[in-house]
Amino acid sequence: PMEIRHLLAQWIESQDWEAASNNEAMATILLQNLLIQVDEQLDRVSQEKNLLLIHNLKRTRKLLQGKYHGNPMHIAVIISNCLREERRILAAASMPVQVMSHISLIYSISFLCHCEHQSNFSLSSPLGKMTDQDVKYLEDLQEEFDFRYKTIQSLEQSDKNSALIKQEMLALQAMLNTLDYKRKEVLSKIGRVIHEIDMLMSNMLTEELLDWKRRQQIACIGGPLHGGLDQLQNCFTLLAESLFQVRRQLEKLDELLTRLTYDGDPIPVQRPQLLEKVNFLLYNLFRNSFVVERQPCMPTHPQRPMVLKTLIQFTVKLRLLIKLPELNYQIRVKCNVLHSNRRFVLCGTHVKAMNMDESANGSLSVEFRHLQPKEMKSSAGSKGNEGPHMVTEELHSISFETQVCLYGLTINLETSSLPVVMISNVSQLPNAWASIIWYNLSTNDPQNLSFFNNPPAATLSQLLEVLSWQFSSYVGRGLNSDNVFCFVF
Amino acid sequence: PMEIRHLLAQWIESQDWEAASNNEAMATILLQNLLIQVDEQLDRVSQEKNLLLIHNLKRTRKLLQGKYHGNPMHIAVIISNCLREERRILAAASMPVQVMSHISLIYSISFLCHCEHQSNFSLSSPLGKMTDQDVKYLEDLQEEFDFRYKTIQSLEQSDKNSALIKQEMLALQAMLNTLDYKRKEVLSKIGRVIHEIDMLMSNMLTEELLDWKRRQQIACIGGPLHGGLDQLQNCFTLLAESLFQVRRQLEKLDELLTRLTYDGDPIPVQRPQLLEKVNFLLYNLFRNSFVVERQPCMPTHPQRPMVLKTLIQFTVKLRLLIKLPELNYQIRVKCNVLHSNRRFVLCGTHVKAMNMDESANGSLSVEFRHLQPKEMKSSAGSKGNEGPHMVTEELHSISFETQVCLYGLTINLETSSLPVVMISNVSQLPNAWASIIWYNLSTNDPQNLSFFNNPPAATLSQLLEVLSWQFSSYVGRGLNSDNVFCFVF
DNA sequence: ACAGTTTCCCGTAAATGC
DNA sequence: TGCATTTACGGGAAACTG
Repeated sequence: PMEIRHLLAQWIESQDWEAASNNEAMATILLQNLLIQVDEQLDRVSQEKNLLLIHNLKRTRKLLQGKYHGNPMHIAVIISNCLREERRILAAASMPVQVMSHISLIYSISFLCHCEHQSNFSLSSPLGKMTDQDVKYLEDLQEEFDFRYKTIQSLEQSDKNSALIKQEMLALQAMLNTLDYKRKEVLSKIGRVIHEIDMLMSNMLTEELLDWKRRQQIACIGGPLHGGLDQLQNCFTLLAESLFQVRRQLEKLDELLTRLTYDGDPIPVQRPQLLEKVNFLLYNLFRNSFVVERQPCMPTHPQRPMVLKTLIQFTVKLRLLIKLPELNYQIRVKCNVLHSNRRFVLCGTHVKAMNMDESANGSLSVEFRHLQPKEMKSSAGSKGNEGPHMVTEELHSISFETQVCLYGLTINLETSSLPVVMISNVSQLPNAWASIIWYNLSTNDPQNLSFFNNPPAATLSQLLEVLSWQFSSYVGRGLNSDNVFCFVF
Repeated sequence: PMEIRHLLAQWIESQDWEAASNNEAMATILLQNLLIQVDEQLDRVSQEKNLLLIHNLKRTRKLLQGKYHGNPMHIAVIISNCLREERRILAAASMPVQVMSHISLIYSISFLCHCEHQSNFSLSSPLGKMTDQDVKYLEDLQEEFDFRYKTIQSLEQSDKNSALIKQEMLALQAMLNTLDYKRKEVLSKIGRVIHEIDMLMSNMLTEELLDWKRRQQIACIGGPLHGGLDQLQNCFTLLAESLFQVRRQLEKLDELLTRLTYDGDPIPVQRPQLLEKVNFLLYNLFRNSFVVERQPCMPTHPQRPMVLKTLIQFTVKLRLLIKLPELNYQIRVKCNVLHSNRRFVLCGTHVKAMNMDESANGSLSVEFRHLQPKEMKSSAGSKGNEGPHMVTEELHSISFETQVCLYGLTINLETSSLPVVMISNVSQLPNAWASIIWYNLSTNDPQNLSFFNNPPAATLSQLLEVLSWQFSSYVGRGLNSDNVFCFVF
């Protein structure tokens, strides 16, 4: 096996990697060369008993021959399998190879730089608070006016002409003017707060969330760990609190309105549309706040999320980023498999209520623990829409739905996991894992189940990126260099 | 380990085996000696990595210490396990040991002599046939009489006095006498046939069947193979055919009776009790003919019947020894687990119709193939009647019931397997197998589920007997000597 | 604490489907 | 016929349970 390793090492070292990573023709030459070499190796090795070697060579050949949709991620899987197997041997013998170190470093470092940015905003108190005192002031004002007005009304007709009363009437008129002014001011302030929240949500928050989701994808396939959701949760929660506060203020205004109104009163004109806007924002906020915090994963394969085996249990964790105490145990989440060609059901308790704490840092979340997928054979072989040919490239998705009822609002929530691959035997795990890598590397679409109907070609640079991740996820961040290819051959 | 082996070999060779096999005190000494030696061995071996050896030593110690109810069958299991493991090594290296050869030979040969007796009766045609022509004759006679009698009746009154007619009347009278005689004769013949069948059944047939069942028990625990049921089936079938024929004859007599009767007619007096007797015999015959031809067994453990693992499928074959073509596909057998402390249900199709042929030599039988036991946890821990302490000594039984409807008879049949042991993991198989050996060696009761509440002591002779069987069942009948004990230590 | 018992699930082999 | 996929189940380890 030495010849191939050397050949490969030399070839790799002599390349201009800046160019190669964008040059698919060069990648093609590499692959074709490898195919010939691998065939030779396989002939030579076939009488030996090294099953792992033969297995890996066969997989490599299949890959190079263009099976697996030409998905080069299989090579990453082969290599990481070998890494896992030989980790101890590696540690002990520290084989003398240094190819690819700079490549993997370049990619991993460049990616890390890109990924390790911090959330650059935070809110410390509800935005709605700033208008609270205005409303309070308005209420006091109106109450005083009310009292004094009623007092005057209750006087005898004869008394109404006294100078004192006249003066009082003037004062009341002035108060009414102030009140009108204040009403307009409060409404306008509320409008501004709403607008501010809207901006925050549509610009930074959504972007930040998408970013987190992308980082989750990368982390799932072995990339650098991504931060938690606590930052985002704080933000979501504060925004929700603000919106609810504004809603209460608007209700208060309605109450004030029923007690006192007048020509040119701004409340009946502006309040409805403000309320509608608040509700719309709340609705949006809640929809975005319902996320899959930990993607589905078999506990025995923590390094291989999104690959699920039939009749073997898996785990998945949902979280609501709006953490209001009154929602504790109120949100019953239900999960289901979106059926693709094959149809699956989930056995185990698939309805569960979200609750706080549960040993996590008090997040409002729920973890399904003992779900296990079970195939429902469709007696009528309705293989109508022919998807991908291999089951390990058939994408499914687990969807979650729930309903939030709070303060008279009823909001239906729905989200779903990243695509998962259903297998029936661990022997299919490597293939399935390659599919998962390819998907999450190529797209940030959270649910493109027909990805493999027409998959994008994966580039060599992507391959190397993943190799680096897989490598570091098995060997540890510190030991992220040394040759990787040598384990294949 | 050599010391023990030698010690044991010397000890065994120096004994008077004729005496030892009846002398339990001597057996006790042997066991106590062994215990000390085993403990020493275990101390010495404990740092080695020979897991099989340690495992066997531990089991042996437990056994000698009087766990397992003092059941020495565990040693047979240990040894046969080792045999299976080391069969190849044995064949290759042919270890130089010759202890115990004569012992195992003595027991196996003596048993074989006892078992290989032949069924010593056979029937070639229905017993009922011999009376068939009598009934036919009777019918013809009666018909002729009838015709001639009616002819006379139809004549004019004037003609009735002619001499010719008078003569005819006398002839008819004579015929009536013959008829009466024949009726009596037929009834008596039928009675004799019934008696003969009764004798055959209660003496030879039942005994022969019990014998077959006992031989089945022995064969299950590794003893010599026992013959099939074809001999018995022929006998049962012929007896059933005979009885049904007699029944038809009795019906014919009833028909003749309705057409003609007279003072002193024997039919109304004797027929009812004869019919009752026939029905009774048929009922008995059917009940005995419903047998478990192959006891429940996991296909992957053909050498260990009656040990069933939860959620692993097993096979069991039922047979009706009365093979009448009209019963093909008519007998729907249903199976169930008789619940003991733990409660089990059988998953899979547990109702199936008996049919002929099915690649067997045309027997009327049904094989349940994909049954699998599943424990039903009783939420209310009703462990009322405390049975044996270990699950591997808890006996269950699988019962089978069906209904035969034939020629207006309806007969409920029921039978059950020998006791089975339910395990949940293969690791329990050796213990369970020891229980099965002990049971079937000690009793021929087909269903004593409380056997282990107060099990009989097993004798050394029984142990040696079983050892011999286990030995030969793994090594083959030809190679039935050489030391066995040496594999334990 | 502990032993008996069950559950879990990988990995090989065999069966099945296509 | 061959390959893709599923089923079957032993065996080791972990979890459960009285």
